[in-house]
Amino acid sequence: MNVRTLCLSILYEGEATGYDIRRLSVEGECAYFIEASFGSIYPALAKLEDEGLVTSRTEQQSGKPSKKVYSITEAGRTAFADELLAPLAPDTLRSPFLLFARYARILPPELVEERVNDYLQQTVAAKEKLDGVPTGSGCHAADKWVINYGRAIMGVAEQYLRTHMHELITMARAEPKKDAAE
Amino acid sequence: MNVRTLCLSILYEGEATGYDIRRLSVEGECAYFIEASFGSIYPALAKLEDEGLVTSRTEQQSGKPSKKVYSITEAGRTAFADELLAPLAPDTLRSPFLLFARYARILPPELVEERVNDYLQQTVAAKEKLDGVPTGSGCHAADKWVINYGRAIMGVAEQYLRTHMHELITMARAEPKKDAAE
DNA sequence: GCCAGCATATATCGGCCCGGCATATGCCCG
DNA sequence: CGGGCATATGCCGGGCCGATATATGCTGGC
Repeated sequence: MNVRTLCLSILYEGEATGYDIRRLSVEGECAYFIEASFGSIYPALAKLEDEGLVTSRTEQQSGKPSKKVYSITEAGRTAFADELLAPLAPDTLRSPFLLFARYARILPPELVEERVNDYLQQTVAAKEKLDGVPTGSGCHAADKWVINYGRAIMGVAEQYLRTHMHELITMARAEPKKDAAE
Repeated sequence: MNVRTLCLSILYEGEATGYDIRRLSVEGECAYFIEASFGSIYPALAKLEDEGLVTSRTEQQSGKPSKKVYSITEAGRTAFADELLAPLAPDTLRSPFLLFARYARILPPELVEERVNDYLQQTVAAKEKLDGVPTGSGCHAADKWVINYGRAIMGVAEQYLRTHMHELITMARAEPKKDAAE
């Protein structure tokens, strides 16, 4: 599930520029399970155009720099559908916070408290972003299904953090510094 | 939270070879939130040794190839503790399955059913692996906290999939092929 | 009994991807 | 009027993954 496929999936729903694709991948309704950066989106789009899976037209804009609007071709739709038929790669989660949490015993309680609070805030913010997605118009039924899955996950994450964060804070070392050398 | 830090975190708990680190990262108690491959572990260890954060000794073995056992140094412990003090990068989730799910409408129901069943199996297996972790001896209190967080998440994921998987299957197209061209 | 496959163990390489930077420009706010 | 921000494209260094190479003994199926 590479950036190439992500671009095709977004263009499958309609025209977009590279910038749009980045924005949708970071702020859009699938932002919580897949992301991509400019450094991979632009080369991916160029390659897709070479292969004839997308086409582009340059649109002049007053003031703003002119933009390159990409559209998916018939071949692109077929290629995307074919990629969905291929076996799925397993999900991957990367959580710097959970690595941090495992070492609470060698960290000052104030820091653990700050980090776990930040993490709770992020979780709540992510959940609220999903709650705020309009479930009408350009949103397919499966999109709602995926969003509700995310809501369910964020919900328990929030609940677990609220009820158990104090346990983690009490695991932090009260002594300054020394334990790290044990 | 790079491979370098992952290596330090594992060596913080005791000696290990590059192979051990790989195994612990894939099968160990933190496998569900961070992983690394040989291609990044071995270069990372070599660099850490250059910098004096770890040391190694070569251990001859009858039959098996001789192994290089790494140990963390005092400087390594300090460097690891310092890295934990730095601001945390946000969690990232990458889910090919959820991208697949969004396009149920252009996929055959049998395929959607198969994929969602596989995904449920994987979720259940991941949860059972966490349930099977021995919560005694070499396992710190914070490790249990992290594992219970994972259990809570996997639990709702399983529940959501069981109660809502049929909705997703009914969203799949009954017609063979054509909708992809719409 | 023999061979395939697997587990152990280290290491490299191509290629994907991210984050930061450069470039360009007009708008808004202080 | 100047700094920062939003729009927009694109490159580059470096990090990381997956595949592959190399070596070897054990185990299970035929």
